[in-house]
Amino acid sequence: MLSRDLLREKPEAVARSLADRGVEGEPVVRWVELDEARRSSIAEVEELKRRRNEASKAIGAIKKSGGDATDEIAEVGTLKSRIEEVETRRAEAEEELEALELSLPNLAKPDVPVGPDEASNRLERTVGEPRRFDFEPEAHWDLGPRLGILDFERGARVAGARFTALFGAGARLERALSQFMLDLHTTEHGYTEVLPPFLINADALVGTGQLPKFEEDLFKVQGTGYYLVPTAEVPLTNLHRGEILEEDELPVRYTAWTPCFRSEAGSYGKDVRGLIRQHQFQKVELVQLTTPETSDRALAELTGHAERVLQLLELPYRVVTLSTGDMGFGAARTHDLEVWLPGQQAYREISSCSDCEAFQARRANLRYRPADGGKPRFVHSLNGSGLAVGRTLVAVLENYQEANGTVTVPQALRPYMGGLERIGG
RNA sequence: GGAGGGGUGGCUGAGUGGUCGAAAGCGGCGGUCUUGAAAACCGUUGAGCCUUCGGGUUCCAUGGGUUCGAAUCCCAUCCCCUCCGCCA
Repeated sequence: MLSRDLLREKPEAVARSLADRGVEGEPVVRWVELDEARRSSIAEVEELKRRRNEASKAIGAIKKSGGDATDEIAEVGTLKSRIEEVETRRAEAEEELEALELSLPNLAKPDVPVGPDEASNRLERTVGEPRRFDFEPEAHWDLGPRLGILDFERGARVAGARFTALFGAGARLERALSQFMLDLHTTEHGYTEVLPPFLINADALVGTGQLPKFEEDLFKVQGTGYYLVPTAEVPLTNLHRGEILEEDELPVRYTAWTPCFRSEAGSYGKDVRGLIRQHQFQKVELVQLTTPETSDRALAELTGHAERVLQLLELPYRVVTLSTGDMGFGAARTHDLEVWLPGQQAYREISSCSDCEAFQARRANLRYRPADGGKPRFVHSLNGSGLAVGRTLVAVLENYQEANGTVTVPQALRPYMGGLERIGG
């Protein structure tokens, strides 16, 4: 949700900023109309309520002294019907206003590149050199099945398209990566490990912005109000929903390993081969709650925490800042990490790190009390993948493959693989 | 699944129809005392919304209802706890 104060004070600026994000029409104009309708009906209904409360008090006093309050009771009756009438108008304006507010994306920070899609993303830095192969590197969808560690056909048999089964060293590698990432973030980056529910309710999804707009991207459990978690960002960010934290509790830093479930509606024909785009994948997520003053720095740090994983695995990658047209709904600034995949001769997204400022905090009513004891303020929330485990597994397989068809286990992972140095062969 | 109990402010916990946004304690903040701190004592301390900035209004799990008037009575829903059954 955007700040109401900002919408009232600078509606034109908000409209321009939303246009950068591809929001069509005149939602801000409509917002201003609804806000005015809402406020005038509130003023009216509150004045009527004031008179009603006064009359009720008078009735109490009259009855206490044994008098006759017939006239006053009649007056309250009249006021009540008028209150009901105006209250209906207020509720209608409020409902449309809230629906509108929940549908508007966050505004991009001023330095975010403006553009319609990923072509406008800004390259920040490239880290590590893609390795030169003296043979034709295989894509993981060939390499994995050949080594018997990835099985797309059997995954499809028990579930369907976009599901995969991992066997032996493949399953172990997935687990090793997860453990490695969690250990890194908890012991070196100051995150508290959380194991959150994998089924979550609609309120949580509204809090982080997946609902009400992106319901079709989610799996919903039939006959219940639950959804399969699409990213640990949702449960982690919502853990403190509705709370007022103390400033000295900030920053809150949580990391969690969870499976992530996505319907991938609308991505027909995209990344149909391999592990890149699955209905279920595992991810280690990083979430921070900070003061407004520190979220910029926190995003840089959080991005660095995710990068550290790639550095320790010695995988080449680059960092891009997403353009206004490519950013997610709730983000004010997003850095994507893209890892080099030799099998595809391309950099592919492996982490997305975002500062949502107060956008999610407003939705989730997530505040903190300043140390000086002042009024509660909304926190800033940040999240990032640290990293998508399945895609990291792909990157390891493709970057560490050898001419003899085997895969070298990266040094950093060997303690988690029982000392295994090589997969296959 | 069956039976029962309960959801009140940052926390504990009173309050069963009117002046209750709500006792008391703890915690927080300010002060007295002290070289300093602790203790003690005094004062203060919820959040949202509207505002002509005087004030008004709403909130005691959530949503309805009864009543001139609801934290308090009724209904539904959600959540938590205890016991029984089942179960990893």
